[in-house]
Amino acid sequence: MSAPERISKRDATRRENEARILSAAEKVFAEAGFGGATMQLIADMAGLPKANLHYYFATKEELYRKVVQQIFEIWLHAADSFDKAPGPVEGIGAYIDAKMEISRRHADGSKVWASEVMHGAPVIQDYLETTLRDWTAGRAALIQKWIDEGKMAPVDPRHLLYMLWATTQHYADFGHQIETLNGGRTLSDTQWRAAKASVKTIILRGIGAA
Amino acid sequence: MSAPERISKRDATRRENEARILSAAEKVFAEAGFGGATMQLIADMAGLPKANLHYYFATKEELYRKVVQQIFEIWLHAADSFDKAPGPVEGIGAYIDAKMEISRRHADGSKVWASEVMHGAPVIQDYLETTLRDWTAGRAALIQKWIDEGKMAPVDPRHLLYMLWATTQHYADFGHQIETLNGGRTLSDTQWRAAKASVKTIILRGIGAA
DNA sequence: CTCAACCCTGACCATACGGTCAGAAAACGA
DNA sequence: TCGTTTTCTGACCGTATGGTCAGGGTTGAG
Repeated sequence: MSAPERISKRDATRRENEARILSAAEKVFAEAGFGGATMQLIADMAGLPKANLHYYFATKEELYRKVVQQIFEIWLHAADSFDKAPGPVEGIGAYIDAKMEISRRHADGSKVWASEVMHGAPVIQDYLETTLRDWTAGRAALIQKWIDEGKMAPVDPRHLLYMLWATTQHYADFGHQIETLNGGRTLSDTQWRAAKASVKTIILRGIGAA
Repeated sequence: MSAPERISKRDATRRENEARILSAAEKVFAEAGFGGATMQLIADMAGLPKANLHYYFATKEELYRKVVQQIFEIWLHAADSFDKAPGPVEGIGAYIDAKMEISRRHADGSKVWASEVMHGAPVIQDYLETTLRDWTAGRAALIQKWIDEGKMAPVDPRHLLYMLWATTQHYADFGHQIETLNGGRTLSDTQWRAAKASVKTIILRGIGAA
């Protein structure tokens, strides 16, 4: 789209520092929760003095909010394949694949989101009431259409969506538990494939689409 | 079992205070997380001076550990019906019912557990490695037996268990999100029944047991 | 080269937290 | 009733936290 603009040294370091801080913050918030996380810890992990964090992000809350927004954007994007699918097998199948992949690649973000919602969404309540509500209504309508067309069994679209969220995000949020039950080892590529396949098989058959 | 023993006034108030504190702590830990919770807040909610909490529970960690243990016990107990069932329809169906009921009645406990596991289970790692590991192995074996007997489709028993945990606990842990998407209202009796039915229908059909 | 705008940070501050303790109050057994 | 054990609590303490700020360094447009 835009021509490759000249990036000043200032802009470059700014972007790099912000990314560094956000990445460190995501990890620390995921591991310690909002209350347990400290700016000092985030600073150390980002390799910057604490005062510098406050130059880029005025308050702890502001930094936290950015982290939460990031994962939310990623999830919204994951639903693209959902829409243009001809039916539930392709649409829901692709959605499960995408969300499982996110659980693997962005486990920390998922945990931060889970924490935020569990504590009553003090920071992103407006997102829930606007973006997420609209998003949900749209997909529920699509699922209902598939049901009306006889492409899947009649199930409550909303509860199906909750189930998709729950099962896929579980592999991120409860990853530590799963690892422990896996003998203390992280899931291998093969095991991740098996997890994806299990979830897809059970749900797609469960909604009468396979 | 035991004869109705004479309960001294001391024992009575002790028990009452401990219960009061544990109940308040569960709520505060669920709402604020371990790091965000303060002994002062718990004390206020329990209607006791802060120093009194430290008389009953030496440290914040000790109090927290007790809260986590409570929900864990409740969950273990919920699996009783699982065992003595003749097949997956009764066994898994009853387990889903029980766990959904717990999500409704003990949402705070569920959230505390989720938080604990998400943050790497610093306090109850030993439980995961002993009790939970054994429990999981036992149920996985039972599910495998059902599969071998042709009572359900061949699915990975562990991933099925994860799915059961994820879907049922989601209604507690993400209850706030669900409420928001429900127009800001808590689920009614009817809606809870529908939720249970949806989960059971999809999963039981998904494993080829209905 | 100049200078204004922006970037960086060590030192500092007020606050709030978990935890302690001395001693008062209450309960109990004899 | 008396002495002992247990329960309770206001006042206090050391520490760690989020946030501030003055002043020095760096960048880049003109």
